[in-house]
Amino acid sequence: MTATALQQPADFQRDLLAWYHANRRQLPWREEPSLYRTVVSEFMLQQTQIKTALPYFHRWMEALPDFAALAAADEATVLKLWEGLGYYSRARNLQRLARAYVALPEPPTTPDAWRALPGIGPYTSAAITSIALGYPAACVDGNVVRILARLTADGTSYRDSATAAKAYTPLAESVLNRDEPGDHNQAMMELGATVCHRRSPLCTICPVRKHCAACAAGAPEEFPKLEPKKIERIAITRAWCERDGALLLHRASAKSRRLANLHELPDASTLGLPTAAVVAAPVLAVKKRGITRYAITETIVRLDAPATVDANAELVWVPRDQLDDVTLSGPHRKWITALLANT
DNA sequence: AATACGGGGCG
DNA sequence: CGCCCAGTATT
Repeated sequence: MTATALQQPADFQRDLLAWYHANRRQLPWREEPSLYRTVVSEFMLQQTQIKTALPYFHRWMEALPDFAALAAADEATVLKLWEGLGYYSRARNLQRLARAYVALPEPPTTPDAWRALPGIGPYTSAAITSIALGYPAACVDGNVVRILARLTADGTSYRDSATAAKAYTPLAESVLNRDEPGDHNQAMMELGATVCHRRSPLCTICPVRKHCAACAAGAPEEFPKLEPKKIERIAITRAWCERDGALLLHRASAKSRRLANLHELPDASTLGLPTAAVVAAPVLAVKKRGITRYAITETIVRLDAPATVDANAELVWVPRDQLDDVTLSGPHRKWITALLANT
């Protein structure tokens, strides 16, 4: 069984938009909109909730107010502004986008043209062109999938969110209000974020309840059906090495697939020490974190760095009083700060 | 500790 | 299409 069209799309659009106009949250990129602010906000809101992104957005706009400033900035400045938001390739892609954008003869106007820029996929191209340019493209993010699955009580099981988004795109396009695509898209996502929650949705106050098959059936939480993702457990031993008031950090190369140009405590297994020395090292902390499909346990141990680390270009000694100048992953920033305060 | 939220890149 | 990116906040 697959999702079917809505019975009264025009009524749905009207009810949704009326609710949005009365209930939209005041957000900086809505109150003072621009193409650049839309682009930056959409990058920050990939994988990140609004509340988390807000302080970063303000700081970013102050430092890099337009495409030209972003294009001209040092990558280190960009990463530092992003520190703590995670998924750092977003920041690198955003700057790559700015550099490509300022080199264009004129701004792209269609989703396909935006899609060709770094960091822009189906969702973000629709968001930018509809919100900033009034182009009639439907956004399909997790919120929209959830709403559409419930409206149609679509019991199809999808293997992951990307597959579901693709499957719902035709329906999303058919429901789109082509006169006000930006507000329509924002209304869908706003409804998903504030009313049509994954768990315990607020059906009693839902403006489109009368269009919703899942609500009528009394089982909104059953939709959408997504297969549970399997989590892999990983254990890493991290080395805490100090020498002459400096801390040893691993700086991933610019080409690294993850954490490019970011710093973390080194993986102890890369220091060339005998396994026995690592195993016997005093444990300073045991930390757990989750990321995408991994559950990672990181054990931080105190070690004496061998002289060979000085020949490794990715290992750098950072004086304690200069740690604020480098960009660390969010968790490592927190752990290092705490461990330094402890000693 | 468990739950909730969540797009794009790349081969 | 399948796998990977190396997360924050709340309860």
